[in-house]
Amino acid sequence: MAEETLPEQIARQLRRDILRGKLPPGTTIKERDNAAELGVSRTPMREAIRILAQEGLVILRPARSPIVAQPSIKEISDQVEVLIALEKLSLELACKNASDSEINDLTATLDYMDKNFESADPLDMFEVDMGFHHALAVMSHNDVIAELHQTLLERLWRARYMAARRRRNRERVIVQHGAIVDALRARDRAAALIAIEAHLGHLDRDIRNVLAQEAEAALVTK
Amino acid sequence: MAEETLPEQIARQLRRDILRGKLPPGTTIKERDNAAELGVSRTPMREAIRILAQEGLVILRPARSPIVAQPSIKEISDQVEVLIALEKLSLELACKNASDSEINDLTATLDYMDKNFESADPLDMFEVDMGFHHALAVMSHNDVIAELHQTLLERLWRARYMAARRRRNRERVIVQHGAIVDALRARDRAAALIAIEAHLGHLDRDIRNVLAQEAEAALVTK
DNA sequence: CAATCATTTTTGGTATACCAAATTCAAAAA
DNA sequence: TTTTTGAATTTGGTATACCAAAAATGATTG
Repeated sequence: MAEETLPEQIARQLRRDILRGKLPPGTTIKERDNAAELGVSRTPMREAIRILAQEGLVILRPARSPIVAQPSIKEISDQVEVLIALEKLSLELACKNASDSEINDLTATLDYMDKNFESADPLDMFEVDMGFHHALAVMSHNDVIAELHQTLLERLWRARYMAARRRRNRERVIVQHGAIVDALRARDRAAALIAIEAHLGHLDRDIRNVLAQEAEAALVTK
Repeated sequence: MAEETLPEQIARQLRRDILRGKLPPGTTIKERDNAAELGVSRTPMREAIRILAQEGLVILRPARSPIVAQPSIKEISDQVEVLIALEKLSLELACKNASDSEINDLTATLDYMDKNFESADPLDMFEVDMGFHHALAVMSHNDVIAELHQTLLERLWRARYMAARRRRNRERVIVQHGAIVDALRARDRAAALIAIEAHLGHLDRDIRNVLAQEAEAALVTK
């Protein structure tokens, strides 16, 4: 049996539907209907909706149906700004706090990506990439950073995925990740910062471009 | 009538009791008992408990009563580390993004603190101090930063309050705040960073000291 | 007396019933 | 035809009832 509670399962299901686009932004989430659809009562559905609201995926409105959030470009951009700052901070701390075995694990991930970059499913590779970055956050040995990083990654999942699909090239991912790991192994904070800045430098712009294109496409459809 | 929902009211009440020490760490929060005490049903009490869990004030345990969290010194320290990083980032962004009128408002707060520092209730002054710092976060014009900053301030309320009581001196607060505002007005990022570092430099150590003393005192009592 | 197992009680999780606010829509009046 | 009003419906908020798991209690046995 799963360790996951029922509300968490429901939240996961809804989250999936939202991120994959099955529930587009603006869709109302009615407690009764959605609960009935999944064969559960309103109580756990309610709690699931609160979880997603906390994650920023749905918006609660007083005395109204919650709706799927439509993050503005500014909101996404703000989140990216914090994500980048967190990764920089993580890396600085990781230079000091990460254990050798953690760094070795990171190297293993790197090798895996290197070997499978072209053959693997892009979505799987994207997940591995997210794992690499989150591992950096964990290696800061600061649980608050790791938690926040996780939250931001989740919120930005869709935007990052779309940006990554567009800008998928081996050099960017493998070589730049390698530079980060090298700096980390050398415990060289300055080099690590340079490496992560090179890696994340265009993330904000890329995501903005993708979102802008998407917004434009949506206008044309109408 | 209040705009606040019932669960939020309950959460606020419980939060107060926890932060003020009426509900010491380790206390179990039983849905039925607490709901009955406040004359509400379990449903909104449940939701209130979830809100506090999200804030880190209570810990949910599967199939067990939630308990008031007892943050370890490491946890607090991690939070302080992130808070400081956020304030630095805020200030850098505020140098670029803050409007002149926002900076003027900050100056007004500064003057208020200057005039009333000795006479006002320490707790009130502490709130004003928190307001000053949060205003910096808002002036970054990055909503994610402002939100995170608010969350961390709340979680650290008790620890910061106790540290501030101990280290209450005019120089530290007024002059250092003044330096921050001056740098901000000059849009001088480097100066701003120096000023905020001078101001927050000892926060982590102060809080650690207070917590260590408190832990020791608790041991003696036993 | 100690240990263990069955039973009772407590407690969180879930379902359902009820309520009040908000929305919708139709009928009537201008 | 348009506007207004009020009744019916929808929907989230709250209370309550029920269930299952866990803890506490106590009796029985070694």
